[in-house]
Amino acid sequence: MKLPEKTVERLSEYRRTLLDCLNKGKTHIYSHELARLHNNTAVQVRRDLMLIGYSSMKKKGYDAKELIDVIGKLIDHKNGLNVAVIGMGNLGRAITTYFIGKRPKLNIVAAFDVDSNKVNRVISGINCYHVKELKEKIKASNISIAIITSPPEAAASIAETLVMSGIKGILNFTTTPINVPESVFLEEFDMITSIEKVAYFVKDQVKG
Amino acid sequence: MKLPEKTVERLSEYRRTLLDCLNKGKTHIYSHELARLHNNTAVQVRRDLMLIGYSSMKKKGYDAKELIDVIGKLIDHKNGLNVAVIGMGNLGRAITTYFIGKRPKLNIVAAFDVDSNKVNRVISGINCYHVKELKEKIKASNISIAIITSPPEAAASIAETLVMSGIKGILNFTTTPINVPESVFLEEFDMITSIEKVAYFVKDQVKG
DNA sequence: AAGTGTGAACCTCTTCACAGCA
DNA sequence: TGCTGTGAAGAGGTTCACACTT
Repeated sequence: MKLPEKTVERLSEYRRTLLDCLNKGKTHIYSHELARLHNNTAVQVRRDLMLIGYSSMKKKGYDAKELIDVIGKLIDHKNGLNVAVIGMGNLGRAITTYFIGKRPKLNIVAAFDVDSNKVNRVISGINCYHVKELKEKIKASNISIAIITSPPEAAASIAETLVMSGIKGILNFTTTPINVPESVFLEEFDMITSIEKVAYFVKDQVKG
Repeated sequence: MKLPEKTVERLSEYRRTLLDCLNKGKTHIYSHELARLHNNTAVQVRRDLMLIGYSSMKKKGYDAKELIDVIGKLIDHKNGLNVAVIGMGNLGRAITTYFIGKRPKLNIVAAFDVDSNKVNRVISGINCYHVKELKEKIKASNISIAIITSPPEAAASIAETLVMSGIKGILNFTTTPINVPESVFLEEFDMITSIEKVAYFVKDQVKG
């Protein structure tokens, strides 16, 4: 099955909300409740669930436990996937700390940096290696996904190494856009752009 | 003029590339060059520039300096906009550090936290206040945009305070979705979702 | 020949409108 | 009545195809 990007994003978010619900002892949830918690519409929620072929018992809302399982079967990799974080500055540490233990099927198994104060230490709970060991470690530890949180100048060469090492997916938090072959899934997030975007649409409101 | 969201994002990115070009002494750039640097197509670049009504002198490529100005007139606020960062953990510090001095028309003028080791200190170059002073400072310093980098549990109440204080735009980096009235422009970025999205599309490739 | 500008087709995503079910 | 599931319409975004300029 080929799910739309936006639906995959929302499913990931729904799942966390559903886990929260279960923790609070709430076993069923209506589409409009889920919608309200995610700033979207009940129709959107139902459409997403329709796309994954999940169906409720009509009047009672969706069964949280069941739905969590269905989403997991779709978006998790069966035996999990290994992740590396490259660049253990504030951003790399923030992501690592946020992430650890949150998603059982995605394990951050290595960190990389060039700073000798970090290399061969444990940073934010993860073993940190020198960037020159990237290729070797990616192969040895079967790492599929890399998160680039290095200084922007380093991003291009890191990306090149990652591709040569057979990485499958890259999440680039750097302000430098990178180039990868078709076969590598690339997601880029540019903070400066996000802030400028907010500024633009704010300005717009000020005017109108 | 009402530009599409995606175009605004790309313009922000083009502008930084153009500044780089100028620094390297390159005064003109073709649509296909800009496209290659941004992983998109020449048509897309030309379409974006068409939307902002900018036109080259045909055969020579686009004038970097001119284009930077045109983009600036469209996406910058004339007298600049003030920004606050709420939560000075790793993520807040990362964003602040990345950002300082990069965009002359967007100034981070205050940081907020609850940790007494941070409050009333200068963190990453920014004055840090206690979150309980949020409302007061937002009004006093004419802050239009807030970046939430607090722990997820705190996001909802921070958002509420921000709205009450008359904030115009919010960038939420927390994994908790927040709710704001129509009049506030909200942009959310969820790291866990981004990583899960990459994992999903990687998995897809492994299968297919 | 090698670039730009753009109408129209296309694809993706969201919303409307409504039938069906408990 | 109050919810779910879904065809069809609509909005937003990208790409095609081609005329135009130097």
